[in-house]
Amino acid sequence: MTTATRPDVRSGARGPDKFAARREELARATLVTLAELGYARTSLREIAQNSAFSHGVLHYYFRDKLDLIAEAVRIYEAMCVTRYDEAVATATTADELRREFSSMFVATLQTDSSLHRLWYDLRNQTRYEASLRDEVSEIEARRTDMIWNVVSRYCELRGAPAALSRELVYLTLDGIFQQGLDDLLDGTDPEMDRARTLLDEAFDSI
Amino acid sequence: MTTATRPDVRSGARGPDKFAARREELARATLVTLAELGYARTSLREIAQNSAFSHGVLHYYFRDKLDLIAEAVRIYEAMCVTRYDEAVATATTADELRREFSSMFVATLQTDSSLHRLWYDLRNQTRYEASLRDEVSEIEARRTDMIWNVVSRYCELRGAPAALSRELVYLTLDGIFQQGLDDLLDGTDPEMDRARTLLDEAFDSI
DNA sequence: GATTTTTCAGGACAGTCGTCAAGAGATGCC
DNA sequence: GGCATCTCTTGACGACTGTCCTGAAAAATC
Repeated sequence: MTTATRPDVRSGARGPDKFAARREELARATLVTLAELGYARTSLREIAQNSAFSHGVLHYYFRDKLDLIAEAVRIYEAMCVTRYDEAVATATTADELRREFSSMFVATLQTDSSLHRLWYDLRNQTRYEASLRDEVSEIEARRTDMIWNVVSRYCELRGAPAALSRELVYLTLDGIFQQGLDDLLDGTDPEMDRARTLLDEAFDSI
Repeated sequence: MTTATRPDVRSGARGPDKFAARREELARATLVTLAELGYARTSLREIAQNSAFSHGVLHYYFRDKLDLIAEAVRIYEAMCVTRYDEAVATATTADELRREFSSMFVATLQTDSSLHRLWYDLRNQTRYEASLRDEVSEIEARRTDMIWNVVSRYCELRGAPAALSRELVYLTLDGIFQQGLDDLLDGTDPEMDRARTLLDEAFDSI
């Protein structure tokens, strides 16, 4: 559905998916540009400059701009939702899980802040345009799962059931995440002390 | 600082502030347009169409587009932060305050959803551009105060201190607000049942 | 090696944007 | 009435956008 009209379906010789590979390459360049500039300021020419090609080629591999961006969002989705799985699997005590989660929480905020900024930008975008609504709410559902995995395992290790619902937990941690991102972006609190404190408080109340 | 270069300072004849009045009129038209279209899609010509004037006049009253938008944001700020004051003042029991707050919470979400959408859009905007950062964080501080006023009064009436910090309370309620807005905008849950449930849960955990 | 097909570059297009300038009305003052 | 100032409209400008088209380069096929 979302692929550009492939020049020839049989694809003849080797590499049935050279086409698909280049599509992904361009979608990755798109994701980089989106993270840097945000949705509204990302143009096709700018995307092309973050790739090895010229702007005209984008319409050879993608139907239109939205098709391209949707593909980039799919790549983002695949990247972003398995972050804490290992910590959940390996931690043996509640405190250990909590400490590991917190430090990864802060670390990804610092390392991939542009990407997380993009996430909130995209979610904001869907409030004005329905185009990416499905992709975005799919990602939100996965994020909720991801957080709940951590928290429910934390409660299991602790031996006490969670005091808060799955949705409220996600909402709260996401709020801390968002505010931590803001503190980072405007230079306040580059060490994320506030986010750490809030995170501790949130865990205590769970 | 932010006013356009006034044609004549002494202003000669009557009405020392006909100029200021028209500025506000245009800023209000800007706010309407922003709420409708969002920051990225709001153009000067569109703003002018939501007013009684043509697009050229905007540069007569405002230095540039940003000056105009900043003025609109100031109007928004003045509107948006006294919403629950009356409920705080008149409520005599904790349950009454809680009920009043919840119903106002839901009501403003339904009535002014475009305006609240704009707020999140603006906050998102400051993650890419520093221009409105001061105005936005001023508003965020006021929102935090507004929420804390309610919650601390609620705890006072209840006779027990708050279990959560001022910041975490704001973060959580704002998250519920945001998710309620999303439910409203994409047609899920137009009655805000989910938001009501989350709000109850949040109050219980305070 | 010749021919066909795939891949890519670059320019042209129609549209939109913020900004500015020239001038027409409107309004006040003498 | 005549003049000066304020207010507003209109049109133009350069820059930028997504899309499309033409043709060249590259690759695959025979």
